[in-house]
Amino acid sequence: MSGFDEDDAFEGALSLSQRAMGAMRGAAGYIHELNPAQRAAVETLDGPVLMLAGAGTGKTKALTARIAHLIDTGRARPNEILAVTFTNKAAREMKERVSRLLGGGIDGVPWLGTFHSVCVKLLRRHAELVGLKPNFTILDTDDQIRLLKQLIVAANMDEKRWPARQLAGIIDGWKNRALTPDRVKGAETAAFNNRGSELYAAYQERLRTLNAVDFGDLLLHMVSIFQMHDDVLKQYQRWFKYILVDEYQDTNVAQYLWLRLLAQGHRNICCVGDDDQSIYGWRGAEVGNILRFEKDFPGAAVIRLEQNYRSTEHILAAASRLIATNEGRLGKELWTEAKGGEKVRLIGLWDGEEEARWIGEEIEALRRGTRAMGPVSYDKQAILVRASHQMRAFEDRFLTIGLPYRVIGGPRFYERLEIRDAMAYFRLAVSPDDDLAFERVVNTPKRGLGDKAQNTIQRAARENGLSLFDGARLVLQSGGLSGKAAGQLRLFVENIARWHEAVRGASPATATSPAEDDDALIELEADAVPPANDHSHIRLVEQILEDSGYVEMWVNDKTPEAPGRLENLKELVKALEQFENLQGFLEHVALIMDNDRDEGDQKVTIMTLHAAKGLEFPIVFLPGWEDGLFPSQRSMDEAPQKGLEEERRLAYVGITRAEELCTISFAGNRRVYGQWQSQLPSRFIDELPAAHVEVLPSGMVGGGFGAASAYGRGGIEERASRADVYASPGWQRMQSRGVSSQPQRRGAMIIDAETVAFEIGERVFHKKFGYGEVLGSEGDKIVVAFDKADTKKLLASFVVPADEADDVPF
DNA sequence: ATGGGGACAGTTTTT
DNA sequence: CTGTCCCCAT
Repeated sequence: MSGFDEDDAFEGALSLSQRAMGAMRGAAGYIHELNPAQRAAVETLDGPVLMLAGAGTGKTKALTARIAHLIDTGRARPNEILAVTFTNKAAREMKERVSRLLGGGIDGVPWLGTFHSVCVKLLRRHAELVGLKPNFTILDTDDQIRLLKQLIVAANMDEKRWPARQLAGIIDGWKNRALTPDRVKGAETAAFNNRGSELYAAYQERLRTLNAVDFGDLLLHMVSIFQMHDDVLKQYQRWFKYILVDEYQDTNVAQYLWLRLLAQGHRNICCVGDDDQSIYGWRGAEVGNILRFEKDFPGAAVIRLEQNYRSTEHILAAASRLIATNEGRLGKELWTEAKGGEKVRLIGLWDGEEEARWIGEEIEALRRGTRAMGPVSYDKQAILVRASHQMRAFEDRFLTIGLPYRVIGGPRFYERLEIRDAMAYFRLAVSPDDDLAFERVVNTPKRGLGDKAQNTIQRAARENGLSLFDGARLVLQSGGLSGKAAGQLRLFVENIARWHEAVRGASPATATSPAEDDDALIELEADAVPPANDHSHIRLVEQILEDSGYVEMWVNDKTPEAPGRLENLKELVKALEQFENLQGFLEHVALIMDNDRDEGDQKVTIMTLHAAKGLEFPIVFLPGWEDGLFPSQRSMDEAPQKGLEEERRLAYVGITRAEELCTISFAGNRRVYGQWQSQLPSRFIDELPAAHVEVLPSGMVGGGFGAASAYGRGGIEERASRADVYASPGWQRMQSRGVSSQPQRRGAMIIDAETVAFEIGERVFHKKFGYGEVLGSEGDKIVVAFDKADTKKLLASFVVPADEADDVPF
């Protein structure tokens, strides 16, 4: 069962008092709060519009004002407006803001939700057109992989050599591109040992029998329906007078097709996005969609939102200069009225631990208020990393020094083992025939129903065309199991039957009733008002968790996670209070998946750059700017040009999260999979404008200044930067050690390399690798053959002459 | 049926 | 150096 927000009702957002206020305020008060570009984006109502909205330019403000304006001017009734987002969070925010603007009193509710939630709603009405029943269940990745594994085994393939995970990736890729099994053509049929498309077809068939879909299917099925049933398509084309799309740069082919089909009616489609913030190419997003917009929708108005209200001029200049290196941009430059502020800071540290230590100290210093901006609390500071494994060094360090932090990311609430188990029990209570749920918990907690017993049940079910639940009953009747196992199974089956009765008793025949009349699109309203809540389902759920022995299992578990899991189960039950019945809850799991729970706590945020998109913090730290880590080696290997550009956009996203102060850092050494590796500073560092960057002295042993001083660029900027570098303590230290300065070329950029004057054959010492011999040099790097490690290329500033090894204090 | 140990891989993540 | 998955011994 998936956990996303199927319900995107606009419920309860509008009250009558708000309505009165709205009337008094006058129809379009909010319009006057917009800048000229935003205003154009709001008032250009007819035809296709592309709103190119840079980071921090008030995109949501414009988008929500546009919706309000459409309604206020009577261009469309609320429910004739379709607005799609990618995340529930974005959808929620838009709903809140639109209702605030309108102040209530509107007739109906816009279709505002994620691509997936809107598609669920539509697909439930037309499920039979793709061979499904309207009450289909939505599987998440876990279920998906378990199914695929079964199919791979059934196809006599070695599931080790051909992992289900990989097949899932391939199939997702196809679905992202709106390819049904019969449309997978050419070289792609060779995927997965030549069996890819065959397994894909089998998988789709299996989903159909289970009356289930995966996430990709939600869009894929809707696209298929629109393509094959013109009458259905025409209805929606007529119905949705205005379409709005958020984060258009993140759409994949299926979403693009879906939108294009729907927009062909009134042609009033407004797409909002930023090609410079397209960072999800690896999961099917096509930057091409936004780049091609004007071709796809001829006569489109393109409106650029470039005035930034978030960051200082230095931060914007750094971000702008960096992203300018990318080719194939629509072009856009952020500017701000705000002047002054601190430059982007750059520092090189010895290794990952040192980096964590330094950042920890900076955070404390900022909190104490040593800078001009005054004290900055923890919750205003964030560390944004490229890969989640980087978080560990910070967690370790912060735990030691007692610095409060919070990690965003990690497994979501609904993805946790105990929540999924509990959900499987609830699913069985609602529909005992849910085979995937049955399979999941038949032996959780351990009931002595292992492979053997489960195979017996499987066989009985398959041979008689029954669900596992009915198969189990059959096995019990025919005495196909030994005494102990039979007893346990009987208990399990009887429990399910009893829970099911209770569910049916509690909510008589109110099972999801999506089958409305397709011809009456007037009925195309958002969701109905829920009936009164008698909380009987809460007791039932508690009963289920008790009867099944599931709670007991965790109570008896002595592992350190157990208490947390029990805590989560309690939270799950608590979340149920907001729903009138179990079915409703199962459809709404997503509401509790928000993991920004303890927001408001005074904690430093640690998260990935991807997770940070759309957020902002006064203070931002960007650690790990090292080639191979960021930009990540893998992206560059997979698609050198494309991959590097996406990484650069990620860097752009990172810098533009900062309001006041942005600090970039890199380490010269890093432990990768237990091996010490020497790191080179990220090439992105060379792409920053020196005039807007302050190079901090690192205080590293041996200067350790690396590319921090090997940094700058041509023209006036260059001189300014070099002067800073010369004056810095790190530089002076190196001078005294016999370091020479020679500008070097790297690509098109001039680098003020401080080429360390080591000679070929000279003995040197490195903190992690020990002694070695210099084989050659290349710009600011040297090649060293270490006695006790491999030959490595590293920054000259990370080694010292062998006879100075004693001076290195560690 | 179950848990311990060996083999193995190892970005980014929403729905 | 982790964490995960699977196999095999109990």
